[in-house]
Amino acid sequence: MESSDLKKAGLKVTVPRMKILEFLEASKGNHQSADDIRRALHDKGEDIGLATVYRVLTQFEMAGIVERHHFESGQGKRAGGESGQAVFELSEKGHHDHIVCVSCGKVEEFFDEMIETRQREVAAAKGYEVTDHNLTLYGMCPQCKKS
Amino acid sequence: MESSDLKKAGLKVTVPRMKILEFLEASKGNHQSADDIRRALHDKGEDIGLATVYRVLTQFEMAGIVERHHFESGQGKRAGGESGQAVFELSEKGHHDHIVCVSCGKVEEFFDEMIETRQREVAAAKGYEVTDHNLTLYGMCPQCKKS
DNA sequence: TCGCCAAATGAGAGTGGTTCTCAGTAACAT
DNA sequence: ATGTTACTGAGAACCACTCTCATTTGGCGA
Repeated sequence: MESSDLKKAGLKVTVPRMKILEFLEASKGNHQSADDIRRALHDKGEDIGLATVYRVLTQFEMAGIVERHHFESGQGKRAGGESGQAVFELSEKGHHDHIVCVSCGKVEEFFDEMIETRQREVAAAKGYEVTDHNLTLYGMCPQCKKS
Repeated sequence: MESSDLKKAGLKVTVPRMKILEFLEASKGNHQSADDIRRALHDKGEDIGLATVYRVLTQFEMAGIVERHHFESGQGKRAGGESGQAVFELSEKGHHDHIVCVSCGKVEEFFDEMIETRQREVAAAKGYEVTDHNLTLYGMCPQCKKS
């Protein structure tokens, strides 16, 4: 993931875009909100406007460079409606789904071919062709179960 | 779904709550946003504050009477981030997942035991116990495919 | 290498959905 | 009937996000 990827996407290689990309790269495995990114870069001396962060993330999403997810609020997921903020991750590792701990908010990834296949079958049975899907499991992670 | 269900949930039986319940009952099969509900009741001569609609829906959700969903904006689900408004449905028909048409926004429901089981297995393999999940498929419905 | 200029940025205002506040109102036990 | 308490409605507040617009910057052509 480098400047050539930006050019390929028809985007100018600018400082904000590179910094965001670098940060996402460095925090691989952890999903980051727009403000997480802005704050982290600010702490490194890079002051990038929040509007820019959002703009750039949307462009990256359209270019297939990042993925956006809306998890139900980390702590507790039970009623209250807050859809919270979107989080982003570099989308290089191919498709995967997520499992979120309802207690500590930790997010892990998984991929299961059987589920993927079955989804297409279920949709086909109704005459649909799946273009995308969103599967998120919520539960207690091993650490939180112990305490 | 009647007044006794409200009492059971520890909620007073009030006019707004009954009207909302009745409307949800009448529109079974179609997911409704808070404002859809307010507007529909207004057109029937029942002026219920939007704040009340939200409050009541959240209470119903906590009582297990309704379910809340956040589908990606009906038209076109591709990048742009708008998570849109939440929609609600009576949750009597037991658990089910959704398939949303990316073209016309129609929502259908489905349930597949194989997927449900597999989800629990995948989670268990990571040491999690699933308490909840969200599975939404996006695709073209048969009607939209034709045109 | 120098400028040009479309594209990108940042600050702040605006937006849309949802929740909060609070004074007035209504349900239900007594 | 009446008191207590929960509920309601209007509007303000809130939050995540997008838009606007004046200023800056990347990168191509001379």
